Amino acid sequence: MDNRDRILNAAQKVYAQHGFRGATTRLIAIEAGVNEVTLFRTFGSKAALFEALMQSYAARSPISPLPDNPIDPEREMTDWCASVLRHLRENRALIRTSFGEIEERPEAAVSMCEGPNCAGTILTDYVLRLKSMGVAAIDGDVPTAVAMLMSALFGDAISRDVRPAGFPQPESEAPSKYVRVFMRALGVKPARLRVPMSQSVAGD
Amino acid sequence: MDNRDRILNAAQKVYAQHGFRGATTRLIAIEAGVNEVTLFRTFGSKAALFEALMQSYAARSPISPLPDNPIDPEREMTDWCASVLRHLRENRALIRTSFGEIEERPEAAVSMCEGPNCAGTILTDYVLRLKSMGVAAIDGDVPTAVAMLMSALFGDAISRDVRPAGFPQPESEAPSKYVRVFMRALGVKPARLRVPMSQSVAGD
DNA sequence: GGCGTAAGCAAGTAACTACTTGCACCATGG
DNA sequence: CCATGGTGCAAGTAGTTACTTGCTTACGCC
Repeated sequence: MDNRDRILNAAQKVYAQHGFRGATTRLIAIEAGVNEVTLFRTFGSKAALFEALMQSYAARSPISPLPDNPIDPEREMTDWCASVLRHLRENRALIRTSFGEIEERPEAAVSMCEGPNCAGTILTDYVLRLKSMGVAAIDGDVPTAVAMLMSALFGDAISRDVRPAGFPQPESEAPSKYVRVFMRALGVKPARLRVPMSQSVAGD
Repeated sequence: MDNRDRILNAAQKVYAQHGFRGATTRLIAIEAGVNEVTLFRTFGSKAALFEALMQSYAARSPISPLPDNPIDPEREMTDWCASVLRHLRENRALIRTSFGEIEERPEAAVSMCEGPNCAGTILTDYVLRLKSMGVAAIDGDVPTAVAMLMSALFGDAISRDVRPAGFPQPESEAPSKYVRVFMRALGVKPARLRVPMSQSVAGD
């Protein structure tokens, strides 16, 4: 890893902890293990460094897909939610910090939002696919339910550690519980389809 | 309004926009219309000013109640959600900023969370009352559904302006849609009870 | 060996920040 | 009438920040 990447990584870490103003070039340089002058020689200015940071972040944010051919909606959505939640949790300091500075520097938060926005679309498309492909019957308010599920993941990721009382489920069980409530709200019922038998067919 | 209150109001406004580091004593004094020295004479230091701020905020955060004797669950919850959402929206800059600085100054965010925490309890109690008083049948996962509804309100308040794509409903209709999804998830069905034919019940 | 390039180091600059000091002003009230 | 307390104003202090400059060192390449 060259100096440029080392500085970018350090900047992300320091920024997530201290915000833009608190992320001094000195702190970043120390965290990166390079001389402060190298930072300026590489990026020109602190502002330019953060522009590069946002670009590099947007480029490497992984968004998990949902299967094109749904088979087991509950399991597929639970796995997907767990993966999205994990990603949000890992980046929660960064997300919170960038959201906190929306008023002064909106670009950072907008970069952070590309992922969740995309995830919302993926989930909506998946649910509509469930319906159109006859995998499940659905008759609820899809856009609202999707918005609520995404907000649940987002809220869980960024406020569970601050406000544990609001999240009674343990972290590990949260995705499956959210998905079950979500499916119930949409009236998801397996249509005529062979359900994999290993998972006891639990007709509720 | 005396100088003390004027400074506190100014500090809240400037802090919400610029964060702790960005809320310089100079900016606050200008916003309050007082001399910077007055600020130090009144509070002693910037840190002490912000301590006072947090206390005064916690003291004056209004939390709407839900009726002790539920009559029309959907309407009561919709009104309540609308009021909670309005409050969160009005304070969204403050909430976002304090959340953004959790890593450095957790107290601020904790103060902000008292309201939502309390609101979650109020809603949970209300739903349990619906059930125990026989106003409605309920058979879903109450804690999870409540967490999701609260996250929906929270997420709507703080990310709608940054990420409009995630909130397809117009602001005015959001509370009623959230509540409808919420009720559906809980399987809320009016129990044997005279349901008001028109809205002219004039109960409250 | 010579040479260009990337990096470190020490020092400095101008702007800003929290906070202080000293003094003048002014309304109140005994 | 004068003391007192709250306020404004001008100036200053010490620390920090982004950014610069000048010099030195080390490494790869011809």
